[in-house]
Amino acid sequence: MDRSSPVPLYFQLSQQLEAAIEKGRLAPGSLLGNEIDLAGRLGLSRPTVRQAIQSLVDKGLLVRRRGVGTQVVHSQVKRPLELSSLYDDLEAAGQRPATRVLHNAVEPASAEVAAALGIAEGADVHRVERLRLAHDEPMAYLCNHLPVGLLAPETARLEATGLYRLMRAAGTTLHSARQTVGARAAAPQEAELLAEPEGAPLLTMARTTFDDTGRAVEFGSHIYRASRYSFEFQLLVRP
Amino acid sequence: MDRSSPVPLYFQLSQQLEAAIEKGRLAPGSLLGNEIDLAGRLGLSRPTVRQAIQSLVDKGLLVRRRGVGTQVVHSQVKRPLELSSLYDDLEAAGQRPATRVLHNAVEPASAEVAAALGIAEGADVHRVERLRLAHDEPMAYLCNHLPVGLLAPETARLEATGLYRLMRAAGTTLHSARQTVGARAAAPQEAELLAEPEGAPLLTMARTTFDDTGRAVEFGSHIYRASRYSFEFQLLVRP
DNA sequence: TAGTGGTCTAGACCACTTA
DNA sequence: AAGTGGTCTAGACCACTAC
Repeated sequence: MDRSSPVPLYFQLSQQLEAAIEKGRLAPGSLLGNEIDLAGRLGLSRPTVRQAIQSLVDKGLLVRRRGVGTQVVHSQVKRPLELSSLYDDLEAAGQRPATRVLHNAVEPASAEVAAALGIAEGADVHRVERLRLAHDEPMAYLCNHLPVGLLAPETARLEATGLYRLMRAAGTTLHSARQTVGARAAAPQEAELLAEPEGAPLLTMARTTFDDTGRAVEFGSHIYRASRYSFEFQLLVRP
Repeated sequence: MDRSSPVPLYFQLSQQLEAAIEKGRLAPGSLLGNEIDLAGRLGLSRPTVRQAIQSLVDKGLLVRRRGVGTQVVHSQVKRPLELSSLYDDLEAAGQRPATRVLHNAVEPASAEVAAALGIAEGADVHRVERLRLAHDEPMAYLCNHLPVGLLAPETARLEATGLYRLMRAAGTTLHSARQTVGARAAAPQEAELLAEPEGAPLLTMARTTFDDTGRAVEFGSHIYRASRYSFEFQLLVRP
């Protein structure tokens, strides 16, 4: 514990515990020892220790049972995914992602877009259409709508990185997203764009993203080649 | 505040605040008033009030800003979905779900199943195959694997309700699930089972569910008619 | 400068689990 | 009966924001 550090004590402790769990120094299923002793040994108060433990419980690394103790979770559940960014996913997989911007302009919002973003129908929005490629093969067709004022998406930047990275760089704190995932057969236009045969199965996703104040900051309708892509994500049960 | 109630004070307060937000008595964007005053008015200590507020921040209903105050989030983000149960989803939508159990036996685990459940290859697992119908039309084909010892899935019960409800009733606390969602064209057998034309787009999902100790309690591979079903869910960004 | 949330302490009593 | 986490109190000082 470093009391001169600006890092909060509870956070220092939770990081140390997390590292110990990750490196196996705290075995799955093992007991952590009671909070009072732990606080005494570390020279901290019990609430501070509890705050550290609670943050790891929230992350799914520890389980507390009254009358029993605090245990390390058995199989380490992988961490909940970030809000998945196709660009980042592809880059992480070493797939050399590239983007071709097909459209980028300010337009009046349609009824569907206005409803998703919580703005007035006909209000200005940026509409961006992109084709996402990996190894020079098309992977997905992405159509996004952004309320004006948050980010002016420049075509050159959109071709160099993902939309979420641009939004974060512009100061938006992404908080959550609501998604609908479905599938359908490729229409002729879609098939040509994605180099799939007509009628091929496509994965569809519609997503509205919210910042930490609950404002919708982006609405997208995307189409993925089912032969090349699938979604992986983690759901948590509300406690 | 009812101090004689077994319901914790912080929980009573968070429920009242949540109700006030939901009913619009606390308008989006409005400030909550500082914690010290609030504690004084309610006859509570500040940590207790903070605990109530923090739980709503975690739920995404409030935002705290140091030096500013605590505000109600602008657009009420819908609550994160429960671990979606197809049965419950259909029932909630008034679709009269029904289940036909096609298979229900204990078998040795294949390599894929063993890896997903974190058990030894060849160990005993229950394998359950079900056809899920709504309004007497097939909706999905569900294949699940459960480690033995947690739940003995009886065919009669499986036809009357959903698997998750049975697991909860058997004392399992579901905590999280890791899912992969994709799409593919229907093979001849699948097409016949689901009353779709051959080659029709199908939505696929593979899911491993974990309890609160991190143990895998279920692995399923499911196929849905894309024409009849899509997934809706919410992702949260790790803070 | 005033007001806010962020962190921290040193106690206290209770409910639950296990033996 | 002993030990655990769950809840709660009444203070304290600090960092940040806005005016």
